[in-house]
Amino acid sequence: MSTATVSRVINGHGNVTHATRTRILRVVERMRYVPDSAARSLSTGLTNTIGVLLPDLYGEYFSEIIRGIDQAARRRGLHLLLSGVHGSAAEAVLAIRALKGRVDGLLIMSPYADSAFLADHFADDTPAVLMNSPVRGNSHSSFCLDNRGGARAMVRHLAQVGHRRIAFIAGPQNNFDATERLAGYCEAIAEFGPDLKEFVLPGDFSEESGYRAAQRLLTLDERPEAVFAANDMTALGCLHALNEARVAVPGDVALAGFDDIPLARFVSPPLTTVRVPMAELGARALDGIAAAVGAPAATPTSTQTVATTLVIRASCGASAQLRAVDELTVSGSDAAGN
Amino acid sequence: MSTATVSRVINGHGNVTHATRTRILRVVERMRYVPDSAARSLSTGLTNTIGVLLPDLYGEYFSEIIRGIDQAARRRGLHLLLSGVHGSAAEAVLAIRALKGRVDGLLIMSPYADSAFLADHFADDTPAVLMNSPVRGNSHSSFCLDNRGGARAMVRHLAQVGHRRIAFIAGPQNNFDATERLAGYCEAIAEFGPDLKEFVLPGDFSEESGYRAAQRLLTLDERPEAVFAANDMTALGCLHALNEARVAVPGDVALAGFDDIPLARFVSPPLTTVRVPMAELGARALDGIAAAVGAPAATPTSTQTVATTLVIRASCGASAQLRAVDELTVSGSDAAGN
DNA sequence: CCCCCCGCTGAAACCGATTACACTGTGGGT
DNA sequence: ACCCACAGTGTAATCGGTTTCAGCGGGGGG
Repeated sequence: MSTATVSRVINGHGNVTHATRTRILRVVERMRYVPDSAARSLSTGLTNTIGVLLPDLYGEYFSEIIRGIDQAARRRGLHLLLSGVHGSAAEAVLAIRALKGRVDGLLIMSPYADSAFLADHFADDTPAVLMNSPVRGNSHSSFCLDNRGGARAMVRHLAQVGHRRIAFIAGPQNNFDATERLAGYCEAIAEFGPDLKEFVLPGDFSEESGYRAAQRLLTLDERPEAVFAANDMTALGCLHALNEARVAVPGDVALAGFDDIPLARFVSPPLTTVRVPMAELGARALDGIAAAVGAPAATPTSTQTVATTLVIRASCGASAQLRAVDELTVSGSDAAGN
Repeated sequence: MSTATVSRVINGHGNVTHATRTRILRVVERMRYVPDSAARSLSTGLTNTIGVLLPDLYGEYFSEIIRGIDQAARRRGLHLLLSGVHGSAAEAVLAIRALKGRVDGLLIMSPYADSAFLADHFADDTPAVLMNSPVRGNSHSSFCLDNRGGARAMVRHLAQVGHRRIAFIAGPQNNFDATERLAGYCEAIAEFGPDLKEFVLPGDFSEESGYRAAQRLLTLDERPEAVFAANDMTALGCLHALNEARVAVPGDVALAGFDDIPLARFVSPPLTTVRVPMAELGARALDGIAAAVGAPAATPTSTQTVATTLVIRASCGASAQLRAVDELTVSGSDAAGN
């Protein structure tokens, strides 16, 4: 048997007698022959692998993205080459370079890697799709969470419940999610005209920063009626400080977060927040890059948005009727500890 | 310039004039030349990639493993090919086969993939290291959490605090962590002679199963003084049920979990538990496979144990003195195996 | 002055697959 | 009976690197 015939059998290209096919398959089985992917990649130019670049691999947020990507990839028979890029833009360039010949396409989430950046550094033919990244330049498709819409919805909800002085604890300044959430907050405040006023405190997504922001709020003459934190961990830090100061939530101050981390429904009071479907974002982004790999030219670049959902629990002071009934809460005597 | 010289420059093999080297480097820079990894792999037989097979990619547990693996891999300049294997042993075989030629080594965590299984299905020369898997056969190294030691330490602690009737809520029967934890519980109970008695309730690591187990405990004539759940989520379900029944924790019943998930310190009372250093497990396993890849023959197969740590908080009823301001941690592991 | 050795470079084999193309043999049409 | 079309198989080029080995030129020692 020649290598050509074996190759045809293995790849199911026709023109092989049934007899020889079975004979070859039997030998393949007996020898435990497995074709070498590297050689196959070299000759076909296909790797059936998607490179995934994330700024970090830690925590619920990325774990969920990876899960979504993995499920979608498995559905398509694609492999995943995973890489965390913690450092600078230079490191990102190196990381992407190192993937040349290893992957058919790239799924990128990084503060540095906007479309213009990619176009600058890679005359490459490797298609790429961005996740949750600023869109500058239009040579790449991108999928983003609707952070802005979610933040707007939250502010509208807080206003509807009756709160007027709504403060916002921001996230890190160079973080895309954080700036979008801030923008959404500002837009919604503006919608209400002179009735509502912006009030933004600095933060960095950490529990610690929420704690400090709350302490600062408590020193103000005119306390806000509601505090909207850029993410749940910040909101929890905030809650901790308010509990320590014996300020009732939501009695004295309403509180809201963003992300709907598992902790959110466990604290007391359960936290009103915005759910971000990270797994869906990952899955849709992978579908996007798979499509681009399949038909490089035919795929127009686009920016798609993944919807977020308002999750109303007790911490915002909405009446009980408004709140979902299926949320599990753990009754606790006092504050959640640190 | 010939391809040979370019290759020597890029790989830093000596014997190239400084003049030609700089000339080549300049051209490389200008053309944005990046060597094709597939071709390089084919000719060198090295991919600089480790395949990682996990039973699932969801949640804190795996997210931490991946983080540890990634950090260690980055340190060594290795890439990660990630794959979730949800299904049967057959699926695992397919997944491993598909990695032939793509990876230099395998990092495997799967209930099916013990060493004997691997030896059966792969006459392969690809080295592999197992994580948290039953060790049958000795052709592969493996790294395991000291689940057993952690469980023993917890039971000893509960006994030391004064509890005598200590119940255990088990995990899924086919889960390696779960069976090890159960074994540790039983061993520790046996240590205390007739003083303590085993009492095991079924569970499956879910919050729900903890809730049901607690409800069942409450119907007993002689309630346990302490409940040790096979993981934290189960303990939380348990706590929920106890709260509903107005049973004080730790006043009426002490409670302990396993894993030290982030939630554990947020609930009320904060949960006494066993911390499992998943990231460290991942990192050490990657170091192990990297060593095996580097020196295939020289690496003896071994089974190493990663220590777990007792984290004493309020839910177990330990006196305040025993607990630190933040939290007291006690080493809960025996020496690493051979 | 000749020769040898050594340092640098290039030509070509090789890794293990895919695939275009050549070849062989059979059956059917005229 | 002859030829052609076509299905089945094999040969060899190719992918893009690495690496062995040969060639070439220059400098130093005899």
